[in-house]
Amino acid sequence: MQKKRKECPEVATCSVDYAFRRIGGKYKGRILWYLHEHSILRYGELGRTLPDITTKMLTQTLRELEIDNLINRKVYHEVPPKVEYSLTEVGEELIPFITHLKEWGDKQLEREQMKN
Amino acid sequence: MQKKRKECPEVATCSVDYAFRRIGGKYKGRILWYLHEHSILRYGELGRTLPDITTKMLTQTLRELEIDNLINRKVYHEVPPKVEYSLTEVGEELIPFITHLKEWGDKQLEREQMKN
DNA sequence: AACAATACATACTTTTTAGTAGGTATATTA
DNA sequence: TAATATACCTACTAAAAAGTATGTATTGTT
Repeated sequence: MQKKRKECPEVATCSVDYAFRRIGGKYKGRILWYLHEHSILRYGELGRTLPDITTKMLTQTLRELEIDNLINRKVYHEVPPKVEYSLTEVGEELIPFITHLKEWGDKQLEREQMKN
Repeated sequence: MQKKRKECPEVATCSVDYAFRRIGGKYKGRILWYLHEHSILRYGELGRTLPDITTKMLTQTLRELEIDNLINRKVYHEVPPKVEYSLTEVGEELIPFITHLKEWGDKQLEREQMKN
């Protein structure tokens, strides 16, 4: 007998779920963190900071973060183009949480080191 | 011209990435949160607490959390079977972070309410 | 006139994650 | 003896996320 799925609607009623949907992507946490560390980063700088990301995923992820109002996108109409990214206020509010998560991760990584 | 991907290895060197990999699943955050709220939950109770999860995903997610040492699994050899889940110490350490995230989510949900 | 620099866009494929549908085991109770 | 309760398992499919490859635009520089 299989579980009924109650069609949990688009509108997440659970705030934990809500939050995870916005920051759960493969690169979102890191992007937010680096933007916090550097205040402002250009598109290309971000790409170099995440050496494993492709331009497609970088652009796509930045767009999603922008739509969710976590980052600002400032375009300079120059040639060659220049676009700066930074955290919004709402995005900044996530930093204490990412900080905590990062500390946890650091500690875990250390523990894993010790095993070897 | 496309970005080179530097084959970011299995071993995440970035602790933000490391952490997100262990709690990034669709249901992981909520499971950890509910286990924190109730201290101990049985398999079926967890299922009822997450009305949108299937038994397959519930089992699978619990196994992953167990492997990552975030939850304990205690089996009672009875019939019908009884299995209790609870947070490990390491899992507990994630709670302040989930709490923060939850508060952020609550605030955002409120803000979105106001728009309507 | 070709090239560099920068920030993308897009079609398509692959991989990963999640969902469906069905099944198992066993002591207890009706 | 058949139903009940609980905690799973497994093969298969579908959907979502990520990756590959290639292309565009513009202006200053060589």
